[in-house]
Amino acid sequence: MLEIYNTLSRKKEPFKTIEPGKVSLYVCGMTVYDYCHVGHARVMVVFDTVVRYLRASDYDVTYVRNITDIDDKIIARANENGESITALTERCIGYMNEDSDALGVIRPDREPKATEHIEQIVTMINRLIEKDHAYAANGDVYYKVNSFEHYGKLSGKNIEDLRSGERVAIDEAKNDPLDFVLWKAAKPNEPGWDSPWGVGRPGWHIECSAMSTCELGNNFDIHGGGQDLQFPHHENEIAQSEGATGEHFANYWMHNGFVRVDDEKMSKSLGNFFTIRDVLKRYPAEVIRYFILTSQYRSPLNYSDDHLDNAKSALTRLYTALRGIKANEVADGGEYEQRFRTAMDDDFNTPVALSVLFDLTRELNANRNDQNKAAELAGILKRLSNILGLLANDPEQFLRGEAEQGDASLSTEQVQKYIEQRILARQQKDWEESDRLRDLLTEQGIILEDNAEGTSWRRK
RNA sequence: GGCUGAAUGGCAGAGUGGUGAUGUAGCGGCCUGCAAAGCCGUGUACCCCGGUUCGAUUCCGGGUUCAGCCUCCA
Repeated sequence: MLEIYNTLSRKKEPFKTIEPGKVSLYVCGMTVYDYCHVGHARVMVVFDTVVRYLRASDYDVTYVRNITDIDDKIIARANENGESITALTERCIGYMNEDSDALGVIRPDREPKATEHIEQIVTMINRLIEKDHAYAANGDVYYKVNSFEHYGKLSGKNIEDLRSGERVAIDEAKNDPLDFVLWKAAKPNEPGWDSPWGVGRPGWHIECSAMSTCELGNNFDIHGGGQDLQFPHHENEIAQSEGATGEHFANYWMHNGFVRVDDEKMSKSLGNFFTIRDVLKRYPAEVIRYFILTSQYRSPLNYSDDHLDNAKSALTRLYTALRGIKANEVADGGEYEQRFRTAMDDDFNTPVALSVLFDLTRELNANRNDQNKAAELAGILKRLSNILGLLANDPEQFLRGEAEQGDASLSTEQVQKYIEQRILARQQKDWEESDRLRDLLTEQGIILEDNAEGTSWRRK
């Protein structure tokens, strides 16, 4: 039985869906004005893995991840670049898709955009005004935080605490500093949409309330996102959605931990971020995915080359085991699968799930000579790995990688040529020449492995 | 200041009231012409101080340190 840690209760809870066999999942996605960084990669990979596992557990999942394509930063960046907002956001959505495809992330079923839901947003704001949860002032509309009884239930804050914090900027238009904006009047030269309160644009929080309820209904199963969205974004979403619909909003709230650099949160404002595409220049995409899965999704994840190197070695071990073995299609992974599922049922414990893969790998390596058994074990390994979105590549392709862009590295053909020369030398027991050739290749980052069938190679 | 959460072996990272995580690195052995890969073996790890208990890394209390949120952020 699957248990999910619910931020609302701060406990693991048995997962019960609203409709039997069906899961509705909404995840807060990207604000598109730049390249995605490794922090974004984590959200994408984590929830992709959640979806894969739910599907592998026979749930019919509807996965919605929104795209924020209108906001202050987008407007500012478009102005800086001297391009239209749409040009900027479309370009960045393209980058995002490239990055997520590389990471083996299956596209969400729906990716609603804020700008395509203005009507629903306006409707929701209207309803909030009707219910006296919101008020208009000078073309803006604000949410009346005080009017929502359960405000703070997600983040564990209460209104008193928030007041004593008082770091909230003072804004004359607001009746109360805690109130937040639902609709923002457009300043001159800013884009906007017509509304009952004049030309303007939606506040950040309202789009997710409108889009999630519109796509999945007033009450749905899981709402996810990064930990930093817990407050105020998700807290405000609850206030808006439950205020407007009068129904319970999301049942389970899942928040993934941060990616850190030197024990500090990776973030745009700190400027300590690495974009996915930069990292992809130095490591295979699957290594990044593996690295993300080495820690449980709620834990912090320290980004460093050492850790990526480690991930690469580990993944190499898995692929090495699969090399040269024809995997059977298996419908059930037996005991290994049970252990794997027990781990994943425990709030998606991917580190333990991975450890099952390594136990399996050890048995596979020890039984390479027994063709049937090896094929069976390889089949299980592939089956379970695929649930995590791993080991989908051809082993040789992963191990040999691609020749670096730099001229220095040898092409596959060149490597083969040296290997053939070395085979001749070895046949003549010319160990000196044989070792010379091997050293030469080692210097080029090519590692040779002699075995019964001949010589295989991989890139370091 | 308020509110979260975390501290595990060289590094990473699970977990548990009393025997094995797992990966990586190291060491020894087997295999190999030698290697590599693989297999086997190998680690007095659980922040500190109290308490509960026959027994605590695991439960409780206190402390220390670290991170996050309270302002845009996945």
